[in-house]
Amino acid sequence: MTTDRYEPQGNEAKWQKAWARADIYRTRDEHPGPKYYILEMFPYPSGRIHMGHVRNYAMGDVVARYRRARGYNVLHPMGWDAFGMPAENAAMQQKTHPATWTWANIATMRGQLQSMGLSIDWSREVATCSPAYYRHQQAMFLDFLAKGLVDRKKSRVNWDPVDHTVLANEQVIDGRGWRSGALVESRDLTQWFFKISDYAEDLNSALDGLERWPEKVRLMQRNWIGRSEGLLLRFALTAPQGHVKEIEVYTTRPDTLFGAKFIALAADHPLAAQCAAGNSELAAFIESCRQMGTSVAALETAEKRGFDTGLKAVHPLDPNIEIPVWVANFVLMDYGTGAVFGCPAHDQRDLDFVNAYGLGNIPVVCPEGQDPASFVITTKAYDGDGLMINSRFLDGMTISAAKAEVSSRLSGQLLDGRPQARAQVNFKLRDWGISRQRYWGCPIPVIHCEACGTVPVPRADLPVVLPEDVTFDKPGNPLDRHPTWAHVPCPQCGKAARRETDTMDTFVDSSWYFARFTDAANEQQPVSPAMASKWLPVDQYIGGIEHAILHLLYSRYFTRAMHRDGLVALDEPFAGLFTQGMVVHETYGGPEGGWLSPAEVVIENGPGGRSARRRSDNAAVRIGAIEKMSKSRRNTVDPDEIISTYGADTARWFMLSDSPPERDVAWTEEGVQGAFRFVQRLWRLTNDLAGFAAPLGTAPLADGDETSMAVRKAAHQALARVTADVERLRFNRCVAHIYELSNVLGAELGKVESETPPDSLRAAFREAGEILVQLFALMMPHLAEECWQVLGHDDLVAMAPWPQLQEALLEESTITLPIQINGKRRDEITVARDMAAAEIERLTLAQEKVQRALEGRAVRKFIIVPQRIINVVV
RNA sequence: GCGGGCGUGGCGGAAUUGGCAGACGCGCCGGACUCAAAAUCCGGUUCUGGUGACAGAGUGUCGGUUCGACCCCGACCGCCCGCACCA
Repeated sequence: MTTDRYEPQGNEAKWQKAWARADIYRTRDEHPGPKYYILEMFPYPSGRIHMGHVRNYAMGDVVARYRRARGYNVLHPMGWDAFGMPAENAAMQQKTHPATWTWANIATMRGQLQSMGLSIDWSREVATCSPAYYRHQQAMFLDFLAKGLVDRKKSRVNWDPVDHTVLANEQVIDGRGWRSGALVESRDLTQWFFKISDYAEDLNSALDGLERWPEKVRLMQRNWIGRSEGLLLRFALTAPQGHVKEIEVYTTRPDTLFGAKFIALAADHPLAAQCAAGNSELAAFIESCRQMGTSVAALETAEKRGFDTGLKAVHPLDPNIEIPVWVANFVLMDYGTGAVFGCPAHDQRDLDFVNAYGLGNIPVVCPEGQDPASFVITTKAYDGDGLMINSRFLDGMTISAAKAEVSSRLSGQLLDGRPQARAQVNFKLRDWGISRQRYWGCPIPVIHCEACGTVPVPRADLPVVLPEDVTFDKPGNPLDRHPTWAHVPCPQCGKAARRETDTMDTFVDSSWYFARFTDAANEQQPVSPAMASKWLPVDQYIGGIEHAILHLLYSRYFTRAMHRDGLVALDEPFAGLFTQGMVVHETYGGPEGGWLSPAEVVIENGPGGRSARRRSDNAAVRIGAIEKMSKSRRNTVDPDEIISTYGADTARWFMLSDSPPERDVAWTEEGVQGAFRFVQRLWRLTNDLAGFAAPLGTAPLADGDETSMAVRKAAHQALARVTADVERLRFNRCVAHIYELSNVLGAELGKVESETPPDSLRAAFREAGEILVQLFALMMPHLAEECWQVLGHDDLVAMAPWPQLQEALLEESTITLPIQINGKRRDEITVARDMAAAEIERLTLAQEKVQRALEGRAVRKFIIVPQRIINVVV
């Protein structure tokens, strides 16, 4: 009986050194096994790792260790998403340089990750803020520019006049900049774009092939891309407005054309501006529309408002119908053509609009079961199926037939010498604007020359490196006001010119790092095509759901662009995707209000439930909701503290137990203590096993006594289940199977303790002990090495091949079948595995309990589901 | 508003995808060891009734399909997430 406690502190460091010395996690190209690329989303070096990282990387490490044991050549790298705003914020607040701050954070966090004992090939580490990384990004930008994948165009942006920078939509809160609080302006700015919309169709249709992605993520991407099939349709004006004779609209409901009651133009539509030139009231209305717009809250509550331009349009299918043209606040300029026709009966927005202005509506689709003569629309538009009414030659058609009919008629009808309509597929997806007016990002490698225009930086001059002597005491982009950096001669004509001072969106950095890892030291290219095709796609990618759209969509686009650039030979970078849940924690309300951190609180469990008091003065503490760990709620737990108290193995084990990995997991003190107790239990169990186990290398017996076979069976059953569940990333179930095996082994050990066990049992303990250690080595690699040694090994369990499953052990010669009477379980019966149905039936009906439950009623039906259950119907 | 997901003991969750509901863990209760506590070990723990064997109820609610439903179908209730004037 071992009484020593396992001490994680010294042992974990010891084994980390041993792994490093043996260099076993370095990926070797000459490895004979099939490749397996496991990747977790690389972290932003914010300062310290948090529990979310622990969970994410613990999961990836299980997969990496498992695949390695299965003989795969595993690539499991790590790097840093190192550019971005927080470094500049820190520079402003703490007067440290973004580079200093970032590299210091990287050093800290690398140390923290290493203390987790992850099986990472650190020789491939990259940081996106390093010129060795971003020089290739600049080279690719120039390639993409040459191949027409990049565009420079004006676009309307949220401009913060205090911080002198562009804000993303989510950084605008109630019309104000999230940091400065300044009223955000809408500005036209010339910006760089990746033409992702050119790939909209492909990015959409290829989602079908991503079978190992969560359906949820594919759906989110599909909605974001927003493919729709419709018709571009031109309306003639009854009288030209200046030189404008027609209005083009986009519609997905050409079937409802006879229900059209108005045409609405976006406030920014050129024709609206033209009409406003001679109409100051309209001009004022347009101005008021522009001022709204930015705030999300305003959009939610905005009423439908409009202004009649006085123009009339001719109905394309009946020249006698005139349709009024309005300017409306709910029409978007940058989708479709910036103009729509409104069919109020079948579109809620249009209905709200006509109800506000008394324009009326005509229903043209009648739901099944409704009488067309009495079907009216008042406040709720009908957008369901039905048959056409009030639509002349369309009457009685289905919606899709009517769409086709209108489409073909108008495509064949000429207006001003051209077909009046044509089919068009539209997307919500816009081009990806990558210009940021920031310092801490990858410089965009172009030079603006007054004579030559936009000139690429010559390849020989790459990388364009960020200047180090910058200041953050003033708002705006430090690159812009740097005295010398931007001033360079034009590479073409040699005259004085100016560098682009915008830097790239940090999503660009993370759109290809997974490819860089395959060839991280390559100085000539971002990645060599040979290495890329050896390793890509990533077989399993693991990260947070918050990246479901942007990061993953941009990476899919970027991979296509790199494909076109000849760097990679595939379009989809991530064959398998898994999105893990968050780490959440209880919140604690202090006696004086505000929040207390878990460290300040003592939890008490009693029959009446949980209660909490403050550690310092025993004051009562309110236990609040379980929420995402955040500084503001003070419900964070520091991984360093957990690791120094309990060890990395305990932290990893707890992060993987209980909750399914895609769901949120609640961090609790009781839970982590339970995990720590199990670490100790495994340590004792392994030591006790080692005392009884047969010598190293002893083969188990195929026909031992009953106890030995039970031990063997339990081990192989656990092996089979853990194998199946780790393949499906169901780590919580793996944990349960390991508990079960250790329960069985503990019980069997307890029975034999005082005797000398027979050889067959000693051999079974040897086998089962090794299987147990190998199973938990995926989650608790340090403890596993220590236990492996206790079992007599002098090599590393991290290098051991996965145990061979003995299927024969799992096959029982007899099975126990539950017996149901009318669907209620009444008894069970143990029979030979291959017993004939008639025999089972005879035995079942002979059972005493069955006879009692039947109460003499006649058996109507006798159902045997082989290997499963018996149901007697009376 | 649109789209998606989820509701199982005191808690996290499991149920081989239509076949013994509650595996495993946490918590709790009882016992052993101890002068005592911690640690550890053993037993119990869905609810109701019964000392007990056992009986009844039970997977958000109501209904349906089925020999059999946590699982499939319909309606409703509640919670969570995503998108949001995209014509």
